[in-house]
Amino acid sequence: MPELPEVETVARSLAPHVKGRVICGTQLLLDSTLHPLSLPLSSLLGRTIAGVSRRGKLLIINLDPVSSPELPTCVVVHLRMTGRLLTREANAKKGSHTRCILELQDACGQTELLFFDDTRTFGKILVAAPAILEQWKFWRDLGPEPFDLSGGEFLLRLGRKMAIKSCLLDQGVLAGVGNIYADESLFQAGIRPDRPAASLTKEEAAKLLKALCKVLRLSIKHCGSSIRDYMDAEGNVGSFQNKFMVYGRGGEACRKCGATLERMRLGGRATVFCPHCQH
DNA sequence: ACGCGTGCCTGTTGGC
DNA sequence: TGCCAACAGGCACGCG
Repeated sequence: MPELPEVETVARSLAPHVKGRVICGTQLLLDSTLHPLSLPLSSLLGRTIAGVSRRGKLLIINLDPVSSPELPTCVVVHLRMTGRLLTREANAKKGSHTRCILELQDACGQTELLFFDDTRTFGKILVAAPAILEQWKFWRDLGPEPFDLSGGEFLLRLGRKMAIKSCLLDQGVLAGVGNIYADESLFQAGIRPDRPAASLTKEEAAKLLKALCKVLRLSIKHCGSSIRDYMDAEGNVGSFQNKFMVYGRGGEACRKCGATLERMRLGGRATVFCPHCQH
């Protein structure tokens, strides 16, 4: 389940493989993979990749600038649950879950492939120009990056009746947090996931934001969490799953106090917390 | 406007 | 052992 640290890891591992390359071929193997607002994949032909960045859980392949505002400026990829971006040799065969392929040529004429594989087909690719991004509600409403957020602004954004965990998962509140890092950051901050968001004091909100940023940075350092499907653009897995304090550990002993970790469903999501450490 | 429930999708898991 | 329901979960959507 790629969240902010996993997408950041994919972006970093992908950049050296695609930067400066020209898109010389495209294949769409599953129509629904292309976002409804997307320009056709063929509009990428001949365009050079400037670099790779990230916004929340979105991976962004940036293109070299051109004069016409109608032409795409970037390719936005949402991996959702099982999406993968993988660099492959020119003669690599597509797999049964390959949904899209970009053929990339370097200055020497050498070709490399970029595969978008996605078992459960929830992932999306959006070939976008600025006007298209403005039309895209999800993009417009996307909250700030956790690392750019001040304590005051965070507290303001938590002024809701909903559970604090549901609030953290809301991409309009802040961008990039999914089920893993919501549970982990709430544990680190000692806050129960079912507390109404608006019930957090200024001090608790500050503690939670600090814990969240710390957990996200630590996970990036460990190249993300690989539960089942996640790997980076070179096929490497992350190791942060070995550091989980609560996620996926319901019924097991708390690593801090030894109490039995509790499971609950919150907004339809599996949630694990320590009834002793979190209040 | 907000908050909640449901559908999407397929591979894996666990209970009977 | 084999079958099948439950589960994984981010987001769009519809409802109250």
